[in-house]
Amino acid sequence: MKRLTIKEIAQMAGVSVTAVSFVLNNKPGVSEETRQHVQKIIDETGFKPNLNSKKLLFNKSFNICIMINPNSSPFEDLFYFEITRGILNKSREYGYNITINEPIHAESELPDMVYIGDTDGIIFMQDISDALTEKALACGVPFVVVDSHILSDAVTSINPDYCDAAYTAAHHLLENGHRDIGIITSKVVPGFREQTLAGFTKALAEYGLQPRKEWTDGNVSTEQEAYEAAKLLLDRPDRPGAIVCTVDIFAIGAMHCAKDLGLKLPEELSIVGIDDILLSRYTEPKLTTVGIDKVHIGELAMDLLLKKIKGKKPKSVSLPMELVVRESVKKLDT
Amino acid sequence: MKRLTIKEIAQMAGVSVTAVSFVLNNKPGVSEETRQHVQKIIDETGFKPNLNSKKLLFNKSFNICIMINPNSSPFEDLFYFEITRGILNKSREYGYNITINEPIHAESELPDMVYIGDTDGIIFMQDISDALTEKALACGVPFVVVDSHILSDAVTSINPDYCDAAYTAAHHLLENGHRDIGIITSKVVPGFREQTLAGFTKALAEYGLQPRKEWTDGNVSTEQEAYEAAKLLLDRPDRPGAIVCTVDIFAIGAMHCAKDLGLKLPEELSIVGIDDILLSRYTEPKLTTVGIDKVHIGELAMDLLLKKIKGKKPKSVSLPMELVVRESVKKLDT
DNA sequence: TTGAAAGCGCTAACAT
DNA sequence: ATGTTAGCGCTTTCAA
Repeated sequence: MKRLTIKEIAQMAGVSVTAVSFVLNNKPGVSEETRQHVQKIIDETGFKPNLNSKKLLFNKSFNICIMINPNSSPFEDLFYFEITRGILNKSREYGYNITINEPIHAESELPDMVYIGDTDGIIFMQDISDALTEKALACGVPFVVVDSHILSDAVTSINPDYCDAAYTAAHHLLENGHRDIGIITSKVVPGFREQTLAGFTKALAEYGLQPRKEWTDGNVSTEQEAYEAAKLLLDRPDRPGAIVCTVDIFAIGAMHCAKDLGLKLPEELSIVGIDDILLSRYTEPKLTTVGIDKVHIGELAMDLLLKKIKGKKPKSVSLPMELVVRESVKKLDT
Repeated sequence: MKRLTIKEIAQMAGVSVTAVSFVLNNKPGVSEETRQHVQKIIDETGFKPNLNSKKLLFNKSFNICIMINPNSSPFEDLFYFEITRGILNKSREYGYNITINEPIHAESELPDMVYIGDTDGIIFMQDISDALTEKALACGVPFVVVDSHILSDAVTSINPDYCDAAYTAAHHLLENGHRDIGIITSKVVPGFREQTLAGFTKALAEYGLQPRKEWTDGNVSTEQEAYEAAKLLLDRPDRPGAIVCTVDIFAIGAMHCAKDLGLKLPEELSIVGIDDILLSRYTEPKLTTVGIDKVHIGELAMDLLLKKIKGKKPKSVSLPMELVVRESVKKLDT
């Protein structure tokens, strides 16, 4: 069915389109009487102004583009999805549509909508390639990178604080009486190994401890590799009694290994992960881990992006992570 | 930076805007010579026509709205996400943006973008309430329901064929020599219990068997309830040697129960699920299940929706499901 | 306080 | 084959 236009409303009300426009946008310039009269007609007819004309006039698309990684794992997908929920919360508030997109051509090209001006801003989920960053910068569309691990002045990003996360994980073990703590971490993401090791070391230091070289070698990137790394650790005569696994997936690998070695969990080995992926709730025992508020990330991303759209230059933020206590840490009597 | 307009291109080329428009849209009405000349300028300048003016002119938003359930479980989220990937594949082809939305006001209200004409079509993930269906129908925006369990002439939907799925699950057990097969199913979704029971019965019939009343009582809706139902089944002196669980989550509950009862899996009990959720790959043993091609669902949804947008009336489709063989079924010697 | 009209960038009908 | 122009629905400037 044909939709009403502002012109028709003006006719019905016996006023000019200007008057109707003023009423619609709550602007001064009409008498209270006229305003009421026009408003009544608007309410009765349920008239909604056509957004497309505003888009043309203001040269704005009212679209925010979420860019997801086409090769992500289901766990990452879930992570994105929850962040998206946070983004949606804010989108309604701000009157933007949230579109979902994948980079094209082997991940190094932005989707068309960016180039044809059909996007007012971009939220990248996960770090993007340098090529993509360059292109985003070059085309001048405001953007924000979420779940980033890179710090750069050129890009506004939201970074989970993995140093803090590793600190929290280790601290939880220490609080529960553990002193012989190992760590399995990774260098897949730039700086990740250094950051987690720093947090880990800081926590130990607070208890007058230092990381033991043989217990901090773990440097893996898959569940299987974590299994092997755990085996190396647990086969030692002086094996640790607790392990911080800086990614939940590593924790799952380590748990498998411990079970295969006949170790009872958490009685003979305590484990803390980082990320709080879905699986952590289904391991046996359920994994104690350090997670982040994903909905909050999404909301924050929108706040930052909208500031950028308005021409401000918000700074990147580092988000602390929170302990999720489940069953994989044994409390030691001390 | 200011973007070029068709007018400026026309000036640069020394032709009229019409000529440029024709070249842009590959329409006849310009000489080959002019076409080449104009095309050259377009290429050199990288000119892209402003989509907003087309939106206004054609009164089209080029947006497709995906509606997700705000209260979904992580498994459902993952299901949606994969479907979305399929939708994205097609969206690029067809030149639509995919926006993601939640119904508002306690799930019974469509988002604003639908009412202000900022959507050309809607894809509902999961069945929607009658109230929502009415509203979608009333506002005249074409829509498609994905992963539906309701068949109605008024609505175009894509329905997983759960009758076929249960048939496939039971058939796989029968093929592997099992004859004493129970089933745990559910009535949470309308018709689901009947459909799965029908498929189950059909498979048995092909082997000259009939469902045993005591083995088909299971009527549950959560993992915990499935655990209890499995206990009832497995505590019997004449317990089944295999169970079809019509939802993977039920299979996980049943596996827990079997383990608690000291049964070895799959040696002493074979289990087949339906859905192929992420967790199925992580159970011990890994769950054999019947899954659906989610990317295909998404692509199909877009095809159907675009037909509707073009004014056609495509029929709902029922999608067969496929066996995913993992480790939870023992092959019996016969 | 009110209304007329220009203009956002494009397509397409129409005139040449 | 080519150019001129109306018009999509709105906001906003300007004149009354």
